[in-house]
Amino acid sequence: MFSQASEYALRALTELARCDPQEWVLTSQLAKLLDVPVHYLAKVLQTLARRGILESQRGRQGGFRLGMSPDDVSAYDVVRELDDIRSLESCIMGENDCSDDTACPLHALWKTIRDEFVDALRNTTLRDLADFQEARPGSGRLAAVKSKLPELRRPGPGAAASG
Amino acid sequence: MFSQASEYALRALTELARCDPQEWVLTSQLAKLLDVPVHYLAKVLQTLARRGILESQRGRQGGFRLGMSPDDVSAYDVVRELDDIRSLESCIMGENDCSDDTACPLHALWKTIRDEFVDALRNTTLRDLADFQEARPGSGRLAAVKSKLPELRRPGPGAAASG
DNA sequence: TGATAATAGGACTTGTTTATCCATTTATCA
DNA sequence: TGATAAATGGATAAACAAGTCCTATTATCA
Repeated sequence: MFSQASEYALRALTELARCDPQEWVLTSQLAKLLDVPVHYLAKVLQTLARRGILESQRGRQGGFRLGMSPDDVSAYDVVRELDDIRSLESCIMGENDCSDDTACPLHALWKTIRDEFVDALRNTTLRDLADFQEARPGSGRLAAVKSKLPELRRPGPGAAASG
Repeated sequence: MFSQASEYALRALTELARCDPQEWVLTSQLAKLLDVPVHYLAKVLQTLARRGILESQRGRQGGFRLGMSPDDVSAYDVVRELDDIRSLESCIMGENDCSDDTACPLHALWKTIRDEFVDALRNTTLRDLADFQEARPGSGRLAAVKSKLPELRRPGPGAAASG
């Protein structure tokens, strides 16, 4: 249904919506948690950062975090940035002149389904996705990934303990 | 939504369901009517012929015609031959372990929409598509294409008039 | 100030879909 | 029997998505 890019984006943003909104999260941590190609995920995150859905910080202590409130970003907003979502609007039989007026044989059916789908995506926020994931048994967490990657763990400012 | 191949197939089969089931129709006639690439359409039709949805006849007076009753072929049957329709069954967020038991945040939504869509495709026959198209104002007909392509027009056996 | 760790961005590879072209096979017609 | 018209099948190209790799840029830390 969605492109790989959109799938990765939805999953990454869901995880970012689950953790401290101030915290910078590494691409490598997200890739590890989601089990997706790290370089490709990086491209996706960069695109989302250009669009304002994410903020990015270069250099040491850098990473990505949400650029907007998870209540203000819908699943539709995410997919729209990465997929040509207007293709959902076009004729499912590929006709050139298919509209409500001159409908192809599948137009009414497709319009019903598609509108239902798009409405649901518009009404589902990153907060919704994060809350669902939070309540899901056995769902991994970024914190767990970090504790399993000691070479990536960094003491926060003021934390002097070093094991 | 569907691949180009499926779109071409649905449209071509709809037209074939509108005309004499005994008549052999040329790829070039269908391509002209649908305004699609003739060679690519030919590949699609050949695939459908291998699957039994179409019959084909080589040589002069050859062409394609339905291999089954238009009442017995659903839109789902057509798309299944050309697209990997199982991708509709897989997780919309791309998760590996997403099922009714361990559902991703969009699972319930997607399952509802997808089932509704697939059921509708299963319950829509080529006859339905053809009937709709038949009642549609301004929908082209294969007969019209043939009369506009005199070089393709062939007298039927016993038809001697050539005026 | 230099080393390090991170994002940013471009070039490249790989695989699939879409599309084109050509030669082959097959059936009909004169 | 030969010419013609059609599907068949293979090779190839173009466009796109997915993924990899390398370098540049930027921020932090010692």
